[in-house]
Amino acid sequence: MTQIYLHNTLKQRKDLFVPIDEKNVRMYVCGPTVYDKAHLGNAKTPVVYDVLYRLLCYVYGKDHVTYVSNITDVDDKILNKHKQTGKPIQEITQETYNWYIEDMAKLNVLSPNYRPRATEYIQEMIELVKKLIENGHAYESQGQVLFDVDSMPNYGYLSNRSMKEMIAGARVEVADYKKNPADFILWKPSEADQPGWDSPWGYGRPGWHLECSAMSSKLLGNDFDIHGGGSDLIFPHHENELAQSCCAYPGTHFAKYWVHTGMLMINGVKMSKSLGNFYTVDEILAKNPAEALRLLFLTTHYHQPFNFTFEGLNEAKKILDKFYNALLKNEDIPVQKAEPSQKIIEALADDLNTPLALSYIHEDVNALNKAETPEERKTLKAQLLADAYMLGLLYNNPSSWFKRTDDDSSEIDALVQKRLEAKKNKDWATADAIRNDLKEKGIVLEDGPDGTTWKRI
RNA sequence: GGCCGGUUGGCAGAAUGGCUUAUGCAGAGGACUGCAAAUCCUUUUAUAUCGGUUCAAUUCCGGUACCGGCCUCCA
Repeated sequence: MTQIYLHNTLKQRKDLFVPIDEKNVRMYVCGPTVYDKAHLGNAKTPVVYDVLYRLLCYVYGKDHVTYVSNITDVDDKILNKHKQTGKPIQEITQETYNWYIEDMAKLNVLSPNYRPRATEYIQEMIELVKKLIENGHAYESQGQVLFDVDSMPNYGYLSNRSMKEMIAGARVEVADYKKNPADFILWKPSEADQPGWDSPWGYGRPGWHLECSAMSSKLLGNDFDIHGGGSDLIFPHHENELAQSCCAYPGTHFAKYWVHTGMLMINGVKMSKSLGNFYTVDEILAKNPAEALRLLFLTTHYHQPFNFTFEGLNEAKKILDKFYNALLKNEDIPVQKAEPSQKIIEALADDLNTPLALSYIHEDVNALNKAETPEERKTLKAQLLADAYMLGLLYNNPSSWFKRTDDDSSEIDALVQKRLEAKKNKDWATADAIRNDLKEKGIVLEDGPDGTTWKRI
């Protein structure tokens, strides 16, 4: 069986992945808060875990992997959106959820086994808080329930920070209802016009971290294999999830492997609305193929910061043009089932080395382009597609890759026909004029042994 | 201030204690083509800096500089 290595934040190094139960490999990845359209960073993380999910399915079998990615649909950001727009909360969350699912589909992200919503697990969260109070890890103060960090001697071990440092940071919210400034909210009261649920502590709503503890426990158990998310979540979100879960269920360890993806930057700086370099997935995909964005995400190792540039996106598109050219030339060859090559698997098993894996896809494409016999083509095409599947690439139809839905084929075909006439008469001036006119419209003509074909580049 | 990560050719981006250090884009030359495009062949260019360990370091260790992230909501 393939040995998978993953960078484990708990150990701050690469770690051999040994599932708790290889018949039931379990992964939980923090999903979006549904208050606004997904931005590029929101898309990069699920693409990365999609590759990991594909790898786990390959190694352990699809039926032996459970992948959970949550939807946060109760949060103050949603509340703020409601205040700003006047739109009902339900509408905001549902609409944003739908956009997110559309984006994920375009990026060829496989559906997780579960996409639980926080609001569907309120009872579980209340139970969790009760347990924490019972176990002496939480206390009520001025209508809120807080986690008592002093009750957990090793609090801070995931993010590798000590209480001293956190207080020295002096940016921790100091509030008189907290015993320790680092204590965080488990449950807080809601106004009558705010979303809330009845609880032993009155009408209120959960703190941010609670849902992941409750949902992962319910869907995956108290101990599971992989917990993922962006590296910005390590503290405080994941640290606090870990604290809640371990303290609520003594003797359990929560996630065994913590995997974090590097942040996305735009032209070398952090993406932020105030800097004006903020891009939603939606607006990028309006003008660029989703597959190019997906490929671009995979050109950098997931653990590194990822620098988004439009040059990079164009380069990704050109690479796909090359890949689809090879497939287009072999469109008549029937698709054969094949296993992914060992080197692709090895690259991915080594802490998801997608850049190295991509270099093997290039090798596959080069080999296919050089293939001479139909048998060779058949084998190499199958190999390419099987390898690309592991990265979730080459899922488009090769001929539609080079066309646009609004292209008027008959008009272009007529021009091609006209040019063929000119060529027959050796009227090169007319022939070239037609070629150049089309080129200006982004259409490239290719003269081959079987006639002329056109592509949109 | 604390904690983390990074610095590889014109650009993107892997890998590695020694051997010809990937892969892609761009550039150069060639084949093919009426000309192109696509494809194929050939090819130029790199390991921030200073020390240490070592027979040997881009790779290991330490210092310095610079960049980024987190410490507050964030994928």
